[in-house]
Amino acid sequence: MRPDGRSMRESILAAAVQLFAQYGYHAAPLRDIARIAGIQAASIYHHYPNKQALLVEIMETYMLRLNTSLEHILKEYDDPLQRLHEAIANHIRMHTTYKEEFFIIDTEMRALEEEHRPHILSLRDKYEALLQELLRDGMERGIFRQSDVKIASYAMIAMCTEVATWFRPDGRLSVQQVITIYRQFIAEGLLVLMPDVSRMPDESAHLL
Amino acid sequence: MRPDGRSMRESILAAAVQLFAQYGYHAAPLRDIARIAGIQAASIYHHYPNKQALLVEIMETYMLRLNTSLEHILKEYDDPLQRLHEAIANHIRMHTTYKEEFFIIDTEMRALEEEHRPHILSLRDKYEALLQELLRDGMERGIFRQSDVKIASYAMIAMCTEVATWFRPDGRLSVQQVITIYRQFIAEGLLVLMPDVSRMPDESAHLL
DNA sequence: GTCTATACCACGATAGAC
DNA sequence: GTCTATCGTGGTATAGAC
Repeated sequence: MRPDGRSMRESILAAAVQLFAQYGYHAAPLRDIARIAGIQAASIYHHYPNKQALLVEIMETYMLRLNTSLEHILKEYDDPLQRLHEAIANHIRMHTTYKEEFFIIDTEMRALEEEHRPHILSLRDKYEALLQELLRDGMERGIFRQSDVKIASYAMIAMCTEVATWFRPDGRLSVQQVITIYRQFIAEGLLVLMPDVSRMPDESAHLL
Repeated sequence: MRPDGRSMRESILAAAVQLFAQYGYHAAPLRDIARIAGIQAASIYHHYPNKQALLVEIMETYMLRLNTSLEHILKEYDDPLQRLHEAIANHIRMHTTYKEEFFIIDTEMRALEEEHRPHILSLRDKYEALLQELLRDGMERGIFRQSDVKIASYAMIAMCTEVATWFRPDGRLSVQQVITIYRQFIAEGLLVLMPDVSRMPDESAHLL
């Protein structure tokens, strides 16, 4: 254990997260990772077999964490709308809290050696399957509109993931405000067209 | 000019697009780019000053093309809903047609040297500004619901861009079908909640 | 405009002392 | 568990002939 309470193993991984996110896996030298962790490059090999192992551990750890959190939500809640709300909040919170880790997962899939890619991809597939289960269940129970489950899940994941690229904790909006906006985009529509009041029968105008 | 009608300069760039997209900028060796283009690595330097110039030219060319197409739509159409429909179709078509080029733009920003980044970022900002102008105008004219223009534009760009990662021309859906689905997601809502008929006054039930 | 040959360097990884 | 020293590879880029 080191002065800051982290093991050297953890310090090395934290440094790798920082540099993989900043420069990309291939552009991040092991020597720089070692320098940030406070040791020599050669000493990394006492804790990890090679550079690739750092990437795999980052991806595996945080994909597992993401899946576990969504599984927990599905077990905890039954109402489709509440499940959706929790899933959106969870996705955005995870991706903004572990911004660098998920950025690496999203951009460095190519850097995975053939040997490790299937495992990480299966974790990503698992997450998509859980989300699609949520959506399908909500549609079958008549809570959500019938639509293409796969495409809806892709669109939802894409827009919620991207939040992490622009969100700033000290910015105009809090995470909770952003979550509220995205819940509305997803549940009620991003740009719901204003109903054309002039063409509406009088008796329904009060719905606006 | 070469047998296939492309200049060597174009062949080199095409090879760079292929390998930058497949392996990433830093992991794509100039020797391999040269091999695919059918020359020796050293000969690339007759056409481009260095590797970075290949990346800059790819990014600049296709961001300009994207901006020009959206500017054309804004000039051609006035109706906010039609503008939105055309913008969505254009974004999805561009990103699926030039899948590799836009994938590079989206994932290799980090690989741009400091010197070139502001220029490329300004082109990306320009696109966002054009789209935000479209949305703001539609809200001001009462066609779209009032919502956060910036966030709406980010969400829209993110979900439409991501189509390129899973779309297959020989897949279950045609581009046109995908465009139709995304238009509905964006204009009418991704998961519009089924209105709860039981709690609605009788006289408005006919709206469903 | 393309080639061969090569300079030069930074990288990941290893060996072996402490 | 960390160090110093170093190996071997493969990268971008250049020199100069053709």
